[in-house]
Amino acid sequence: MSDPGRPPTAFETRVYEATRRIPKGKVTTYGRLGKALNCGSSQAIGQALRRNPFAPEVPCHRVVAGDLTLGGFAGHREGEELRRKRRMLDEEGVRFDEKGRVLAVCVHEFPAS
DNA sequence: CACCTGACATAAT
DNA sequence: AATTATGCCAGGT
Repeated sequence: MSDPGRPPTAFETRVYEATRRIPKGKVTTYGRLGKALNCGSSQAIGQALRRNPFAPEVPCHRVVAGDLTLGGFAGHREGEELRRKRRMLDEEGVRFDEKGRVLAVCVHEFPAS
């Protein structure tokens, strides 16, 4: 595997906490997460989610790209894994358009806190 | 619609 | 301790 004992850093924990707060049937974008974490970089968010040590605790599949595209999944930007992500969201109530984009109404915005 | 640049954190060297 | 390379991106040209 990639890395065994990887101690989650404070930043990663922050991302996991925020992602965990996403209600079922809704999705969030990396950009919004970055704003919620006061981080101007969304890539760092993806980095943290990619290292997601928690499986269903942190629903990384509920996080989509800024243009409401699925983005990537487990290091794959396309393929079965990504297809699975779309199905998971569909099962949770999230709908997509023909372009494979998440409906904006399913996007959850973070609180001001 | 395609390409390049920008901003931030982690792991590796 | 510092630098280099990479990453489930965003935004602008």
